[in-house]
Amino acid sequence: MLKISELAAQTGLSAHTIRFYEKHGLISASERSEAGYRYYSDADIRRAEFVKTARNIGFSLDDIGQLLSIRLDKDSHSCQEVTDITQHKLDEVNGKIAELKIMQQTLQRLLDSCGGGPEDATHCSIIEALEEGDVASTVSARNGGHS
Amino acid sequence: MLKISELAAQTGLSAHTIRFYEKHGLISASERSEAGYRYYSDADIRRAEFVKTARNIGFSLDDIGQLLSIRLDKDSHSCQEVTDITQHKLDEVNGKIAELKIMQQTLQRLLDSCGGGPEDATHCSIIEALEEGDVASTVSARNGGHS
DNA sequence: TATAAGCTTAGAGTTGGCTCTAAGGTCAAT
DNA sequence: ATTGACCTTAGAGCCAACTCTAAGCTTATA
Repeated sequence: MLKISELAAQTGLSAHTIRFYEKHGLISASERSEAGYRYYSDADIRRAEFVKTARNIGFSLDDIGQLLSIRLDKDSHSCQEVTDITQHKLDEVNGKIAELKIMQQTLQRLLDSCGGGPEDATHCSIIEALEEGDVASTVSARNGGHS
Repeated sequence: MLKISELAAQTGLSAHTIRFYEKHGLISASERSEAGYRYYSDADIRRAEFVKTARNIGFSLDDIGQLLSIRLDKDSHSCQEVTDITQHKLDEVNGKIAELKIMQQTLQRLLDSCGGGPEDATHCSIIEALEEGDVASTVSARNGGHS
């Protein structure tokens, strides 16, 4: 049985974050001392590490919630539910990469067009491009936003 | 002279967003009617379009503030200041792309390992990988976070 | 026994960029 | 003169995932 700070040390999550995850149903302490101190069992620890791993990969807390409930009752969930969550996340990641690549290209093009020397910005081609608005490929962004 | 809704129509920004940008010093109306209505001159419109263009590329509002002050007084700013801002943004974008590519690879590897069929999740290799924690390449993320 | 480290809670604050609301004033058209 | 569309403001709310604070209790060590 670990205390919260010990679980924090093991998982690399902060005690604050562990409590935060508990509030969101991701992690819980299967026991409490009389004084209310959280005590984490081996199963709790494994769950916390699952959460940490999933978080590292980039799953949202919401995704992780779903993955955890599948993990808790594997028999009544299909493999496909898991791949759906994963595929959905992959799509999201691919979408973001695509957006960022457009930004990358635009920024690189701007930099290529401009020496960046110590001369004043009167004829700076970057400023000019921004003024002309001719920076081409605007981010298509189905979600409208820049992360 | 355009009213705010007209500027909104021209730029594709909402009137709310234009006021928000004004509050943050990016856009302003060089005139106001007696009743306080904003009226935008040609110069104001060009400035608003500059902001919109820079925003589309992915510059933060803070970056745009800097770019605008360079634009306002080109003589006393060097070209290099502009490339510095641009390069910094490019570095940031490249960093995010690198993070996302790691996620992408991990997610793809997970998907490849799992058929995703209708069978139950008892032996789901994705869940197993998350339980083992052996998902390899954790995002290095200098900033610690996923966008 | 006293002190410090560690635990508890509810709830507020952070980030960035909006987005919206409420309550009211203005203006153009009928 | 009245309707309805538009404008004004300050300020609240939203998103995700933390991060921190305050005030108070507990536990381990000296």
